[in-house]
Amino acid sequence: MDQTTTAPLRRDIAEQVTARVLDGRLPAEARINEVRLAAELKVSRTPLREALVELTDRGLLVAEPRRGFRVPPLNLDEARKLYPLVGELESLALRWSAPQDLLGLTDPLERQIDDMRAALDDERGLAELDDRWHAMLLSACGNAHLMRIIAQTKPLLKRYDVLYFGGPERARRSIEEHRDILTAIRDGDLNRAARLLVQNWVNGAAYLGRPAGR
Amino acid sequence: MDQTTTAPLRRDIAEQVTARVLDGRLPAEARINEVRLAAELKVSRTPLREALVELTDRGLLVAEPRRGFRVPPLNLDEARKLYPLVGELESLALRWSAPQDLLGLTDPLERQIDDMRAALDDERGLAELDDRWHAMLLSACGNAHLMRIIAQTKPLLKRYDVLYFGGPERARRSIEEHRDILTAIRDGDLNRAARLLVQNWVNGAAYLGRPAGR
DNA sequence: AACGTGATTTCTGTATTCAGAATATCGGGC
DNA sequence: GCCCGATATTCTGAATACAGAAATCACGTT
Repeated sequence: MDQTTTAPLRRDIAEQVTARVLDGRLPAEARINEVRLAAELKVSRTPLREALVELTDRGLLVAEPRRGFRVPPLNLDEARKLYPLVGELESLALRWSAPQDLLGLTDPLERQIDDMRAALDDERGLAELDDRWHAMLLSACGNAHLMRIIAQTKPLLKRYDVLYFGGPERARRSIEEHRDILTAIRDGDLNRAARLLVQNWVNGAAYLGRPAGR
Repeated sequence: MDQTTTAPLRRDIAEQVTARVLDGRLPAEARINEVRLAAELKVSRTPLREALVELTDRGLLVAEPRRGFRVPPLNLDEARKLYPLVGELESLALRWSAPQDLLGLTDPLERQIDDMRAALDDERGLAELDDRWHAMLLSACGNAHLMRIIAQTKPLLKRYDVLYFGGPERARRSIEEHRDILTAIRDGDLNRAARLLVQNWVNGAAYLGRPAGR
């Protein structure tokens, strides 16, 4: 229960800062005032800075030599590159999963798809379910480094995902793509599944230009 | 010229610690004594810790909750997964390069291959040349995040590369593979080039079990 | 003699402090 | 009235200090 004693403080802080970047409390282009942020989070500057260094290394923040940390600008071009990147990374993880382990996942994956169909109008819940579906899909991949890279890359994309969610149209389409991926896995056709998975992410990028909602 | 004033201290430190891990001054399994290491590097603990956090995030070190930082054990299984991972990442970067930019690189790439042929007996120089060749090959890829991931992942692999270098046999083979990749690029066949690039890394892993040297 | 227990010491994790650079402000000159 | 420069303030980057946890070692007990 008492995870606080075992988890370093910087882990918590990194998560909280990530949350603030994703939900806009730390907006794009904003310079980070370390003392103020430390005060808000009720921690001192040292573990905060360790967390900021971590996030900078992952690309969620940028460090300017003598000017501190900043939230990088939102950049459509970057987003259009991030979606395929995550897609290819996940696709790789899928190809490197043991086929028999994947078959064992098909039933829970199918149930999650049903849950998503039932939550079509709840954008936030849908995004959460989508995340979980992908996480479950990749849970059979034994390549720890690849999984770490994926986990560290996805938050970069979430900045754009939140802003440009495509509404029920994209959701419906994405759910159908999930179903196709699942079918390919059941067919034992990992290559097809991997291709469809990339496509699922690439299609997500297609909704980027449009303002949020319907 | 004066880059020292603009580069954060932790950058230097991270590089020095990386070097120590790669050349064995910080051996596998070793716990890191922060005060001693800080003294050796003539810096204080704060920037040192920031560098250690960075390297931990990249997987070059591990952090055990209340016990500090450690150099992770060498693990053949991990190495066998790292080679294909780097291969796939580089392959992706190659596929995402602009073909015309790649064509502009073919001549310098060819010259580097000649240099490598001339340095067949100099293991250290050869490794350096190999690194530069791959760096040049990927210099046309505009996906900054992918390039960052690659740069951060390669050092993990270098731990094994140093230990298990396969000698002139592997070198000769690798050089021929480079030549084939170059040919594929000149043919405008990026897919073949990307496939060969993966294979180049996968073949590197084949030498893993064998002790260093001839 | 071996094992368990407690004190001591070492080391990490976090907080606070200090120095130097960048930026903003205010005053003077044109 | 506007621009330029000196001064003051703010903020980062680095060093030091402190508290708490873990490992080690010695001592006493069985």
